[in-house]
Amino acid sequence: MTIDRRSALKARHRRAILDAAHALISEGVRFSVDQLADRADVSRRTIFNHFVSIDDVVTTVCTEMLHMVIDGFRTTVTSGARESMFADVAGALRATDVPGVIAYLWRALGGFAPGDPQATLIFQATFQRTSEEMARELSRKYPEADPLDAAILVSSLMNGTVVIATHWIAVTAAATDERSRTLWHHLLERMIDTVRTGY
Amino acid sequence: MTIDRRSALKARHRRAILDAAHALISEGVRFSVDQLADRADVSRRTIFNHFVSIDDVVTTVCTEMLHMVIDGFRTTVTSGARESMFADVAGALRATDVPGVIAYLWRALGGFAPGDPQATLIFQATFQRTSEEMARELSRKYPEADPLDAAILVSSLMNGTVVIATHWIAVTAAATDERSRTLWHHLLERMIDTVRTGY
DNA sequence: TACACTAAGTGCATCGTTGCACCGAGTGCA
DNA sequence: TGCACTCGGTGCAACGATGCACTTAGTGTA
Repeated sequence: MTIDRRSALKARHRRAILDAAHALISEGVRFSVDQLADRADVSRRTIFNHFVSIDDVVTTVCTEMLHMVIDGFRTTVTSGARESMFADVAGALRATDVPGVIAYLWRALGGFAPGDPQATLIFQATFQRTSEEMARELSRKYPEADPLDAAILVSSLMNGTVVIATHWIAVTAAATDERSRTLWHHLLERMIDTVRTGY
Repeated sequence: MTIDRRSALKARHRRAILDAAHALISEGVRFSVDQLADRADVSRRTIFNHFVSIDDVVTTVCTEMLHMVIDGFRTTVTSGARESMFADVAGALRATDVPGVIAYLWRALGGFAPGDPQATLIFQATFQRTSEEMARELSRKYPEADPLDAAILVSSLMNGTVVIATHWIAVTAAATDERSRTLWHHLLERMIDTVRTGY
């Protein structure tokens, strides 16, 4: 008759913690456990009942946000007008605020170095996982194309994005001012061009 | 540093139960414990942790609502333009939706009989408690008047209201249609007139 | 070097909520 | 009369949240 309130409340608390962490990261605040607890309206101790460490909270939030972004990216590709596989993926990449996402992760992970294992892990895990899915859906949108071509295309552009993202971080320190964004678009176009015309 | 979350949460649950009961009563629903628990998003058992019975919940809600109404009534008297003690109290009585309040209590208490002990108790407790306070504030507004006159005036009009309210219930069964409201205003004016001109 | 201070993380007892089984009174029905 | 059913209310154990004391690590300072 009644939904299990116990687990529902538990889930709500977990969500509150993650939402609070997301909010603080978005505001650029470097927060402590107490700040997070206050913001989530939850006891400090409860945070450690749900997560093994603060890093656990942060990486969970980062993973979630990457999932959301890439999900949006994926639907943009698959639901957009049918042009060409390459143009579709490239267009979706152009439409996505990659610098914003990177700046978010940058703040969340406390200014990770290029190649930082923690950051790389989060990047890799989510990018790889969704790349395959994207390729599959792209094949559904272009049934006449070889699925292998779709997989290679997506993989190339996605990995290329990771490469230029790493470079962009090294150069701009994840700043999101006008110049940094201009640089990003240059890098992106160059990467797209390289992938399109071959090496 | 942190506010006591334990008691705060407890208070919030209590409030949720009372608010849910208020909402159900306002909608005219004759509710069960399970309905109340669902509406308050709280376990059925929790209700009995806070209140000894359903009646306890209902009477608490009724008392609270009466307090609110009479508080509004009191501030209307004390903060309104200075005319005369009598005119002020009578005016505030005219401006208050007494039939609406009675209809609420009627629904909440399940159609109490005129003179019903439970309803009368709630009426008496809140009316008496606030009458004295009203008289005191009225005296502050009219320092030149004898405080005893203020007390008698307020007491007369308040008790007169209870009297005609009881009569109104007996005649209309707490219906709030146009005819019932018209009757109420007639009763009110007659009561005010009786008090003003003497017996 | 020694000391104070801050913040992450743990252990533990306590508290309020929850689910569930259960009781008893009232009610409709065969 | 007997039986099923509903609903208010209770007893109880389990669970998650909480507060607090405590440890540990890092950092600034005299």
